[in-house]
Amino acid sequence: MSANANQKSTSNDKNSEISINHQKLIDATIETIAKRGLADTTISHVAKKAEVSQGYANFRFKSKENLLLSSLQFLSDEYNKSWQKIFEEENLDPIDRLLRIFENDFSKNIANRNKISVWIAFYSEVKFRPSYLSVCQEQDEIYLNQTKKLIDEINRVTSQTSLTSTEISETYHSMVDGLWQRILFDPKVYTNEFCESLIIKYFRCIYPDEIRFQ
Amino acid sequence: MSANANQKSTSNDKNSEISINHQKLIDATIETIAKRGLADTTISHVAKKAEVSQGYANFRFKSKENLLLSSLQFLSDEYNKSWQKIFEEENLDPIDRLLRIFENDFSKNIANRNKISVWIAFYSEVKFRPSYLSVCQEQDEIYLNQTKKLIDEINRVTSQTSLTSTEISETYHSMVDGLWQRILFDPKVYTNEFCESLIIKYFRCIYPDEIRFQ
DNA sequence: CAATATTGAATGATTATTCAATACAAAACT
DNA sequence: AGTTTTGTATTGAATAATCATTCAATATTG
Repeated sequence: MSANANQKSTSNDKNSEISINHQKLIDATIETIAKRGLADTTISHVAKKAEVSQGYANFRFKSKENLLLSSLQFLSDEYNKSWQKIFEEENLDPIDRLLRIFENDFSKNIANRNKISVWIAFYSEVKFRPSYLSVCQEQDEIYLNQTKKLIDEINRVTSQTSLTSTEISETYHSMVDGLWQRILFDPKVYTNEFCESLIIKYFRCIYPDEIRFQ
Repeated sequence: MSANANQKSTSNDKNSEISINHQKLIDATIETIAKRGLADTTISHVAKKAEVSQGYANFRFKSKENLLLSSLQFLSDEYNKSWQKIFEEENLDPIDRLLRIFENDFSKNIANRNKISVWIAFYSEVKFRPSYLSVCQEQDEIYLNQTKKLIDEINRVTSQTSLTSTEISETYHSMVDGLWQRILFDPKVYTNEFCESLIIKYFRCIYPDEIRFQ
């Protein structure tokens, strides 16, 4: 294909060429799921969007199932990196770190309709494809735990008795999942700013004296 | 089919016979989606489970799409009736009514893995099938509004300043959606009792003086 | 004997997957 | 420098399987 030949001529490193097609296919898969839904995502659609032949797409990923799983893994990695970066920042006040977490979970790059619709598409198959579940579950538990530790830090400074750190962490993550779903259903009402402000108001209620939640 | 003939011999009312097959197909559709996922739900599987022929299933509902939509409608109606009943109960203290709402949203009949997996399967297609969205959305808005009014009632008695009734209603429903998702992913941790208790703890935090949330 | 309900096999469309054929780039050789 | 060889990347048409839908034939009922 001429388009692909152009791609290749811009690089003379064989491995990076392979990676380019690999990533192009993953990007095309995510775009296709976001645009048509998982049920109507065919290798043929993905290949056309990635500008490679249908046969190649299958050959490159061994199977459609594997292409889908790789795409989920990519999305999962992207999300994990974004919140891990916040936990790695040094000399950050715990409340400020938590506010950064909120900001990240409702940033345009994470909580946009395309990505949310891909997430929910995979979620809906989790019960029948254990491989999908395991991609999401392990990192999710780490995130939950990190958040819990952060809340513990905050509790050491700010007195708060109504909820344990585990409970705050659990309710926070559930609320985020629920709000993401609502962004998908009714984006006019549930803007990213609205959702983030709801979360902050929830924490204002938990820590009524902390002025940064006002 | 002999099984079907037996069904029919138990009744001599033509309309109820029609209803029986109608409902059998809807039940079979929900069971099949819960067991295999929306993607692997075929007319053939549903027909076999409903003990009718494949051709009949299609004929009876005009199309597969229509059968799926009818099944979603059934599930939606069932849920709506269950919470509407609570709002129709008379002489009920608003806090008690709210507790009934929590109880219902995490009852075994509503928040079980089979039904949740069907809900999420349809949710994931909502962006691409406006008919799915409209089934859920209208009643959902009414539920949100009823909850808001109930919170207003509670606020009239119990003073509470941190959140508006709309905000409490929005966060409540988001948290429920998020917790349902978690029941699907990790039912060992997220039991119905655990989820309901998390919700109650959230409200304890909003209304720290109300002893029924303790 | 109608009239209606139900069947089940046939149809046509769609799809993942395979694979022989081809394009391509780099290496080896003249 | 130009030509051939070699190994890999990529194609695209063929295959076989699956599925929704149709409909003429059959069963059932009143």
